[in-house]
Amino acid sequence: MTQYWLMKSEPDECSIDDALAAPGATVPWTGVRNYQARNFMRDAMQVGDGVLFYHSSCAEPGIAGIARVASGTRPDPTQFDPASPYHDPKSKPDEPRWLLLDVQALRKTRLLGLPELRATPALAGMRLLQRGNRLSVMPVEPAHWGLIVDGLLAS
DNA sequence: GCCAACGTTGGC
DNA sequence: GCCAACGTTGGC
Repeated sequence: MTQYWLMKSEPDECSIDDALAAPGATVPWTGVRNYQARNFMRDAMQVGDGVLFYHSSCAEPGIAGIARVASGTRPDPTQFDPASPYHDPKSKPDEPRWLLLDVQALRKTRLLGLPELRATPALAGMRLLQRGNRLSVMPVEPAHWGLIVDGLLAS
């Protein structure tokens, strides 16, 4: 069964355009440093799952594209790189704490911003819209996926 | 195991 | 830059 996810990326670091321009339109989803988000990647996400590509911490936060999970997890190399902002000195190479997986961008969409998402009553239950939400990787209910991808973002 | 202090996220 | 919300750390 295909599942659906939302993954946040700061467009300054990797925008949907950056992802589409990468070889194979595929990027390693580096920098996840939250256990719940890591566990979703490790325990639940499957190759082929749908991904809403979300731009966060920017002028216009919102859904910017559609992607898919393109690999299983492997250790995130940035955790061992002292020069990386994602360096984790407590993580040991023989027992990596942080994982990543590959994400393949499929298409850019119009920017579906937070105000519009919030103005859509059927999406009120989305985890993204719950107050205090800080997860960078989170599940999306199939009904919400359908409403967004086949509804709001359908051309 | 509790919980205060601290750090981070992320919208505004 | 502000600040609410939340996660993590570490002393006890």
